[in-house]
Amino acid sequence: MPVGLNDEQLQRIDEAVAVRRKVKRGGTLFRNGEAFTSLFAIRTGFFKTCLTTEDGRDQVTGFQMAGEIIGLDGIVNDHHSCDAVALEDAEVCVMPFDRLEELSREFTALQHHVHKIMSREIVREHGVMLLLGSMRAEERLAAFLLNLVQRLHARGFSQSELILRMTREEIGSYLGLKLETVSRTFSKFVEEGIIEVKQRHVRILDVEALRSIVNNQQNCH
Amino acid sequence: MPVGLNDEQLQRIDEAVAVRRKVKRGGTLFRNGEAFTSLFAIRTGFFKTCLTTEDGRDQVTGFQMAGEIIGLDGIVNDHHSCDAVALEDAEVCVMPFDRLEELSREFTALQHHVHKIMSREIVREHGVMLLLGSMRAEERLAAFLLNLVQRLHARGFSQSELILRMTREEIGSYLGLKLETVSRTFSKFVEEGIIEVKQRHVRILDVEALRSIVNNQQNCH
DNA sequence: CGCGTCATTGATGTGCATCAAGTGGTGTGG
DNA sequence: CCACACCACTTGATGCACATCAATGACGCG
Repeated sequence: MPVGLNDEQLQRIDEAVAVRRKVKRGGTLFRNGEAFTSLFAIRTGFFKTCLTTEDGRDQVTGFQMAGEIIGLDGIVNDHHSCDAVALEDAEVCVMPFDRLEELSREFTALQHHVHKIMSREIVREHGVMLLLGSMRAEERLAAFLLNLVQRLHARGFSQSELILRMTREEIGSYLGLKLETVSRTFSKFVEEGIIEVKQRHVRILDVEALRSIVNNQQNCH
Repeated sequence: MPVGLNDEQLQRIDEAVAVRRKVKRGGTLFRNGEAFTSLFAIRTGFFKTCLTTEDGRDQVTGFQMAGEIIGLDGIVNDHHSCDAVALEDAEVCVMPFDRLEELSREFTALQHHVHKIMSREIVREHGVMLLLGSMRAEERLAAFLLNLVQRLHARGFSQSELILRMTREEIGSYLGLKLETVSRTFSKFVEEGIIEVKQRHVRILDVEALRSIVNNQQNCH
């Protein structure tokens, strides 16, 4: 994935991250508290990461798909601080972090790539904070759908159709809403002709409408 | 700050990050859209970072104090994606990022330190997502106060007294609340004898009460 | 086919936002 | 040094968006 590397360098990296691991739907890639040793690059499948507190609160912190990196939370304390759960059968590439650091010291391009991945995650989370801190239910769901479809499109899928791999409850947890609110908001969008929904299958009929929902501040006076 | 380096190495690092910069209260260290070149280590003073969207939404994404690193958001796109504003006169240490990457390639300890800093920020933001996504106003404010006082204590300040460098509105923006709600919640804590508030001066009378507010799930049925 | 899980929809409740008025502290200029 | 203006904050009254509670419906799997 990083650019600026020659074949020999790419091969060295490939060797270091040759180990694959399969995770069944519902299985965990890692759990809160487990020792951290590796980052994981998702090859196929779909994950959620979530925090669970002693007092039963549960927060989905992200949904990850093919090509995305998971496990960055574990670096700081050598232990993971969230759970990574497969939402469909998945395969990941295991990247031992000490090897990654070694190779990073050798290959500038790889080093910079790692930094960018971490920075990207920080910026993504800023966006989620904005969403959770200042958006209304419709805006949150619209932003969520646009983000999902954009990422899927970047992977060669349709711009207008997607299959949700997560439940309404998981969407709600991610967006700071209850599952009923998520469901109602979907229904509202359907009534307005913005999307079609059939179970987890969603078709976007009017992207511009979604965009304007996200950008309009129907919240301010 | 990183451990595991000898004097000569530390000196090399010092040279690379020798440049200081002062920022007046209300001034910006960087702004959304500005080119990214350096990270900043706060030497003195207090900052907020915030996102401002075209449609006028504003979200404080964090408050930073002495010893903390600011600017990580800029790495991914070579441009900053938020504003950093000084809440009091401040001085920072400018750390050109390309130099930091060079030195990281040389010194394993520094490299790992940088990775930890970025991972720590990711984990911190997970916590904020939990707060914004699932906590009630009182829980948010209690968690906020505990976090602030803990960080101040780690810097040698009191465990029970603190001066807020930010307005109620900025606290509200960070916590996803309106300033009136922040004010009311402060008043509620005062009535309950948990804290004393005199303007921006806060004294914590009952830490345990604050902790139990954060941990109790008064939200679930 | 029957059960469990997930989703939809309605009725009601509530926590926080909004709107509004007033207070106090701070800084500035006469 | 005081008067005025401004800003941050507090507090009250009201409204609304979303949560909660509850019942029913639709898949999918053994």
